[in-house]
Amino acid sequence: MSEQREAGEINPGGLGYLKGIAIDAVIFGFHDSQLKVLLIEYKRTGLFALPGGFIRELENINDAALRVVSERTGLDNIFLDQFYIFGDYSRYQPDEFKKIMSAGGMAPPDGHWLLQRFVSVGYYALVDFTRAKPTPAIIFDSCEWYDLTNMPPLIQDHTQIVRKALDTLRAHLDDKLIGFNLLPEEFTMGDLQQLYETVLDKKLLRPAFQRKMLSLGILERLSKKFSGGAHKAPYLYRFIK
Amino acid sequence: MSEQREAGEINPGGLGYLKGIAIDAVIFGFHDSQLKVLLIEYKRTGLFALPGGFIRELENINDAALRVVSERTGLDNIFLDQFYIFGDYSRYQPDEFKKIMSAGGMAPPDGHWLLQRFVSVGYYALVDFTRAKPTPAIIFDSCEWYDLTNMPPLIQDHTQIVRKALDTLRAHLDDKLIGFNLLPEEFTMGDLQQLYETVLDKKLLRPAFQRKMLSLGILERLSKKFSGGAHKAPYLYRFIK
DNA sequence: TCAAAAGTGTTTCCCTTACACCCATGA
DNA sequence: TCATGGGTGTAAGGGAAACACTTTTGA
Repeated sequence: MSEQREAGEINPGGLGYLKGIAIDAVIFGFHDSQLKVLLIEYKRTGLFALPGGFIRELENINDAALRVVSERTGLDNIFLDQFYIFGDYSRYQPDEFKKIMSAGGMAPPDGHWLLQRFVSVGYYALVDFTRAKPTPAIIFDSCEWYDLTNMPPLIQDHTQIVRKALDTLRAHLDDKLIGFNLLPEEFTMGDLQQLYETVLDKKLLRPAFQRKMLSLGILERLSKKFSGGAHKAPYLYRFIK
Repeated sequence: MSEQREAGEINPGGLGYLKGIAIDAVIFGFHDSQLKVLLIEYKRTGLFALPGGFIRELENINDAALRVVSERTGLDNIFLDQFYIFGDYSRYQPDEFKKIMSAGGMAPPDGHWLLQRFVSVGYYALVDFTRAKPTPAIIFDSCEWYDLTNMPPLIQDHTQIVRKALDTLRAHLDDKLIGFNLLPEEFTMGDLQQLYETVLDKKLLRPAFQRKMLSLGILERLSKKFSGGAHKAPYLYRFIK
């Protein structure tokens, strides 16, 4: 909910946004054999959270999610999927938000719309780490990549949201062939295998992996990549269609 | 949204319920080799819809969904799963609801909470047709089973919601082993195969199906079932754990 | 010429498919 | 004893797992 102050400042009554519904986005990236998650930090509070936002009154919620991810990464044409709606009453912890808002210079009255109960629609996005430009919503906040295995504690139930997003990613990786969205345009088979091994958290056999991927008929073989390493140069591949 | 008048009558301002969020439930049953869906009809309007409801202010949304399904079927211990949230702006068609409310004897003012934009959380439920007791929310409405292949037109985007629920059921049938929830406690292998064939809409080979199911180790073989038919009596099975 | 990593060949194994066959039941 | 559907046996086919092997690269 990185936009909460922004939305709050623009229209303190929450005008223009649907009330009671928020979007939380788990934005995955892949770099140095590590899965990364984009997190925002509310400065002066030490609180970390998933990027998020609200839905405009005339906006489709899927478009709102695209907008949120786009604003935080500077990218469009993003792979994005809804995976769960988090609606337990126990999520409702207004004190945490009061703290965030106070640190931002607002002294919200108790009935403020942002202090009401919210339901969150969880989306996960897969982006090309090399092209994403993490961008905070406002000047005092930060927006940065964190290793999935080394995240700070997050507000509310955001840690569980990340967990569930990862479960969904794992389940869909094979049968929806979405992993390519985490890689640059061109990549080696080794890159792809490392990605799979990282996401699934298990070693794969190279010959089997290569054959399986090639047999899918969705990879185009390009030129070779000479990395300078003392070994055979791997082919570069591109995802087709 | 079978409860809208109920909720509206109890508290015209929508007090006690979260605003802007509804639950729609696709309740599947299986009978006579047909997949059935539970639909409600708003009498005096000829409008059909999915059973639905709202979320109480202190209630988890998953519990609200359980409550809705429980109220319409008379069952508890129901298999229920969230599958999508429908949040396009184009869903917002207040005229249809005005008509429903007017037919129910209410003349809602334009700003009425039920005439605002709503986002729907879609759940699908799998119930034992033989035990379910379809129960309308209020006296003028009906609540009945319809063949999936022979449904009346539904309000709003409810037909697409059913479609997406069916897609989800198909995708999960094999890998989550949830089909048993559609059958009575005891069933024959033929019953189970018919269920699979109906849901997946394709013929399966009996030997392969039987071996696959038995190899899962989740079926307990009981006594034989003498149906009176002039053929070998099939075994009854029960789903274990 | 050597080590490191990429890529291919080949065998084995297992699960699914396909079909043949036997079994029990009531008319 | 016959038709009907239930259940098992068995052989063929296809894909994954495991491992051996060849190839290319820079030191």
